[in-house]
Formats: sequence, structure tokens, C-alpha cells
Amino acid sequence: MPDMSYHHGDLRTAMIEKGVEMINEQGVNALSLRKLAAACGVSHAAPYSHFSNKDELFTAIQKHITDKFVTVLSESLIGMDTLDGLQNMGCAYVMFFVHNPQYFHFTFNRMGIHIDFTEIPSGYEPFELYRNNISQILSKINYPQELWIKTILTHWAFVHGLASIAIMNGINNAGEWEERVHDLLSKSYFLGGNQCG
Amino acid sequence: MPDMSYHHGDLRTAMIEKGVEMINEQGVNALSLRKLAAACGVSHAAPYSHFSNKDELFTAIQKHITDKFVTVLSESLIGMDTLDGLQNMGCAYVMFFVHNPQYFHFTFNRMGIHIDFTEIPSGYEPFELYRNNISQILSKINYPQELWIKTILTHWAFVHGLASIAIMNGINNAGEWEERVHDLLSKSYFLGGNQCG
DNA sequence: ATTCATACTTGACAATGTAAAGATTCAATG
DNA sequence: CATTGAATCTTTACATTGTCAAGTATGAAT
Repeated sequence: MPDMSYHHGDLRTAMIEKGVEMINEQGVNALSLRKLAAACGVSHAAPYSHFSNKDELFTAIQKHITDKFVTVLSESLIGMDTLDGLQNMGCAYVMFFVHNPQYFHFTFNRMGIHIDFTEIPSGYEPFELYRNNISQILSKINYPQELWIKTILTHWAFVHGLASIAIMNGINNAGEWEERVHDLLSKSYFLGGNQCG
Repeated sequence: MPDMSYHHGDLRTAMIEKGVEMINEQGVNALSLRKLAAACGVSHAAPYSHFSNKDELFTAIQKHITDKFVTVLSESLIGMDTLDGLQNMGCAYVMFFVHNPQYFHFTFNRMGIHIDFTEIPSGYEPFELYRNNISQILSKINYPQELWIKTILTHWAFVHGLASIAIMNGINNAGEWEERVHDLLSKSYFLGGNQCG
């Protein structure tokens, strides 16, 4: 049996999970390697056995958050018709960040994500998931292919903007936002109608 | 004549302007008070005569950027019909951040902005400007008042999301983005038509 | 000319990221 | 079982940073 008083066991995982936790509680800027190491019960230089520097830790944390995000988005599609699925996924997109506002800043600030728009959004799994789902719908309704990029961009910008605004609006009214986003992404309003009535 | 070897003259302004410059070049996280002080030719503690701490400097910088942003948005409306003005302002909104991507992160991360959505967007001048312009249009076309908030939110989320995505897409293709946004905000597409053709 | 508030400097300290060197443990080998 | 080597952790050290305290220089008012 390994000696846990010296060897932590799985410091790498602990750092990531405690790191995610601390980011969501106090924000990215309040997270220091030393505090995090202390919270994991190890000395301040121990993390360097697992991450070559702070940025690499942050990259690992980002991956962890991204995985959670992808899971949430995927689950929002289960048992859904593609059209309802799109509405649900948009809602899940916004609510994921409403519930974890610090994730939003952390994720989209590090600029590790680079979207290539000469083709279609790529380079960040949640976006690709999103894009694929919209594509499915457009395909089903025989939407003209040359307009896909434009439509995907529109929908995605809308949802992403809503998330950003929802966070600025504060997180005290999550339920209210869920309703609002669900409403704004409803078939009749967003796909069937237009913004001017 | 004042002695400029000891007294800087206008250190407060210099700090803000050099600060803005450095943020845009290297990002917010790379900006240290000491480096900034050195760049202004003063000792590391000199800034404390003008700002009680780093956060207060950042607040001043944010105000400076916000003023520039408001100017750009206002100018985009000059001589425009309200409808074309909306298109132009949306374009200006996105392009301002495409040209200064670090401003975007800096501004929307500090969370100093809090939008109140029980009423209408307020608490941040550019948003209010934006909201007022949309309101003018809705008023002119006798748009039902109970749908204003929804419509303003939609348009604003779309534009804000576009800005966010444009930044992720990189700033190498500013011209391309200007066209794209102009197109997406065209009357026929965004107000007259809908996303599904 | 004196006084004084303002703007600046110097020196200090704690927190942080990181590097180097050494200690401890685990696993594989003989 | 004893030895060895790699992996993991600790300790020590150092540069950078934000901030404070004490002191110095300047210009304006008296």
C-alpha cells in the first residue's frame, strides 16, 4: 500500500479539480499555484512534477472544463428532435455559463481557442458539436448549402452573446434566464419568424 | 516653469495612456504597475500618488477605453438614417474590438459592468447608446412596446456574440469581418428576412 | 522667505512563479 | 531480500510584483 503522507496519490487530478473549484469560487486571478498546492496538502513546488508551469496547469483545467461543457451540451440533445435539440442545446450553452460564470471568462480569455472561419468553426469541441447539430437541421430542411456558414455563424453568435450578457446580468436569476433563452430560441421566434415580428 | 526631471507633469494621464497601449500590445495580465511606472519614467511607487491601488488604475483605464468606444459608436451614427445607423453601429461595435481585441477581454472581464434586465440594459454607456438607437427605430416603425426588450436583447446579443467570435477568429482578417458583419446586419437579412431564408 | 500640500524616491515586506538540489517512495531487477 | 533508478515530493533560493512607510523635492500660497 502506497504511503499517502509523502506521495499524494493523484496530485495531478487533485490540482485540476481543486483548481476548477477555486476558479469558480474566486475567479481566475485569485488562483495561485501556491494556494492551490496548499489546498491539496503538498508543498508549493510539488505541482512542478506534473505541470511544467502555471500555464500548463491552466491548459489542463481548461480541458477539464471543456469536457464538462461538451457533456452538458451532448446530454441536452438526448431524445430530442433536431429542432428541439437545437433549442435545448442553445439553452444548455447559456445555462452552463450562467451557473459557472467564471468558466466563461476563463475559457474565452485564454485565447487558446482559435476559430477558423475560412471554412467552418473548428478548433474547439463545443463549437464543433454546436455546428454539427445546426448542420443536421439545415440538411434536413434542404437549406441551400451556400448559406450554411452564414446561418451557423448567426445562430452561434446569438447564443454566445446571450451567454455573455446573461453573465453580466448576474447569476441571481438563473431560472429567469433559462425561460428567456428558451423563448428566444423557440422555433417560431428564431427560425420561423424574424426579429421584427 | 515646472521642473520635469522630478515632477512628471501629468503622470495620471500618462499612466492611463501607456497602460491602454501596453494592454493592447501584451494583454492585461502582462501589465504590471512597476513596468508601467518605468515606461513613464518614474519610480515604482510614484503611481500611488494618483491611484490608491492597481484596481483603481484599471478602473481609470477602463473608463478611458469606454470613452473611446462610445466615441466610435456615436460617430458611426453621424448622418445616418436610423436603420442604416443600426447596421453601421453594429459594425462599429464589432470592429472596435476586432482592432483592439485586448480591450474586449479587459472590459468584459472586470465585471464592473452589471446589466439590469428587469428593465432595460443599463449601467454601461455603450450599451445604453446601443439600446437607445434600437429603440428609436422600433418607435418609428410602431413596433409593439411589449416586445422591445426581447428585440433589443436579440440584436445586442447577436452583435456582442459576433464581436466575441470575431476575436476568436483572429485579427488578421479585419476587412473580411467588416464585410461579414455588414452583411449580417443588413436590413434584408436581419430585420426584413429571417435566418432561414 | 517660510510654510505646506502635492508629487516623487527609496527601502522594505509579503505573495507569487519558478528553478535547483536534495529527500523519500515505489517498482523493477538481480 | 537488497539494489537501483525513476517518479514524486520538500526545501531553499531568487526575481518579479503589489503595496506600504518614511523621507525628499517642488511649486504655490502666505
